[in-house]
Amino acid sequence: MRSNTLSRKEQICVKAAQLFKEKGYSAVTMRDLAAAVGIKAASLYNHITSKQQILSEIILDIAQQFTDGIETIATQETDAISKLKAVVSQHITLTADNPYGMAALNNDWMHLEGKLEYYLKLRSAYEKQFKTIVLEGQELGELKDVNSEILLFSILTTLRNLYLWIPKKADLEKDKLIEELSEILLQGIVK
Amino acid sequence: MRSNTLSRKEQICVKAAQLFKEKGYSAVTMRDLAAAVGIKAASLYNHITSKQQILSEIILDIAQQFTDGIETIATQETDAISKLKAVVSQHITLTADNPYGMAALNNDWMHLEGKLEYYLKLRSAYEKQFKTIVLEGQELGELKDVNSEILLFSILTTLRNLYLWIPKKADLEKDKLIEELSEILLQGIVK
DNA sequence: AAAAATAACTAACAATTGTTAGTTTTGTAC
DNA sequence: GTACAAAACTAACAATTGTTAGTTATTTTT
Repeated sequence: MRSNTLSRKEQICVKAAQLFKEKGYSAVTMRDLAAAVGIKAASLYNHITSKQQILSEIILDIAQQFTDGIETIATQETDAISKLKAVVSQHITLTADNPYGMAALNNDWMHLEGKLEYYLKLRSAYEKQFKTIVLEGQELGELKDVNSEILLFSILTTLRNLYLWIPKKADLEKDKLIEELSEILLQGIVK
Repeated sequence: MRSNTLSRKEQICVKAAQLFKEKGYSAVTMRDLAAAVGIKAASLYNHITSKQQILSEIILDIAQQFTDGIETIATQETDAISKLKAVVSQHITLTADNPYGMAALNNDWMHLEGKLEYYLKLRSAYEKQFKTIVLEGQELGELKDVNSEILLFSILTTLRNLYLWIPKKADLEKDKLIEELSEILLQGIVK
């Protein structure tokens, strides 16, 4: 019995992410977290080294996945529209896997302290790749020549906030969502 | 000299909103806020009654404006597309007026405590009006028959997060932004 | 200029914070 | 069943929290 089951540390991080989503990092105390796990606050420190570390692990793990993922997508040899669909797909997949972590990524990154700089580097790298995909699509005439900053903001914001929406869908049909959301973001909603 | 200038209480609330945006409500201490205003923590209480109250005033003021505004838009006799443009316009206007307050509205509403229930009522009312506009637009064939939940989520999320983007634009041409963002949200980005 | 009101201050409070030290319980290996 | 490690516990710490009381300084009104 290796690990079909989560280690205690992983259990703690998962619960922490859930609590962070509800109230934000700063408002969650170690006693809150301990109670949610079913132990006393001091016992947490048999498994983790600090509250900070929990946050860092939650956020950097996901941020790394996103940055790695878009790197792969960006270097593929397809049109911009296919790449954008792949980005939508990645967001939906990673968010469905870990909606609570996504919440922390979105709302609590400013409390990273020691790891803040590294996080910002990952985020910049991600946004740069995203931007490149869009600009290439515009140059090749696949995408409309609208203000690229606004375009980027609009799509990226929707994708980054999927964590608010996806958990509400109990019976999530992922492939269908990818298609429908891509359609709305790319083709618009006016008939 | 009535009030071209802000009252001390208003100054405090404005500074509070700025700090809340940077670190979130829970991470901002009364001593932080006092220092930002240039006085001691205890002196704040000559002007406000509690930290809670500051948050409530910031959030409920804006929430009320949004709910009132969409009520007006929804009862106008025009097509759905014009109404949606009006909603975009309202979001851009209110966000440009008060980006820090919008941040608190988005991120710190869960700390409202006593006023939470009232806030949730305002938010529900807002979303209901928004939904009605979209559904009517679909019924009349003005809007595509895409999944309305996804459509609502996508547009509303973009609009709600404008506070992250608008302050970066020093020379904001509001009318232009309204046009360009409406175009992207309504017509899509694919040529 | 005196009086009154406003707004700042210092000092302190009780509660809560993340974390540590030291101890006891629990589970596993021999 | 004894030994060892893992993981829980109790108790406490120093720092920080929102807030109050009481006092002094500043501004406004008379």
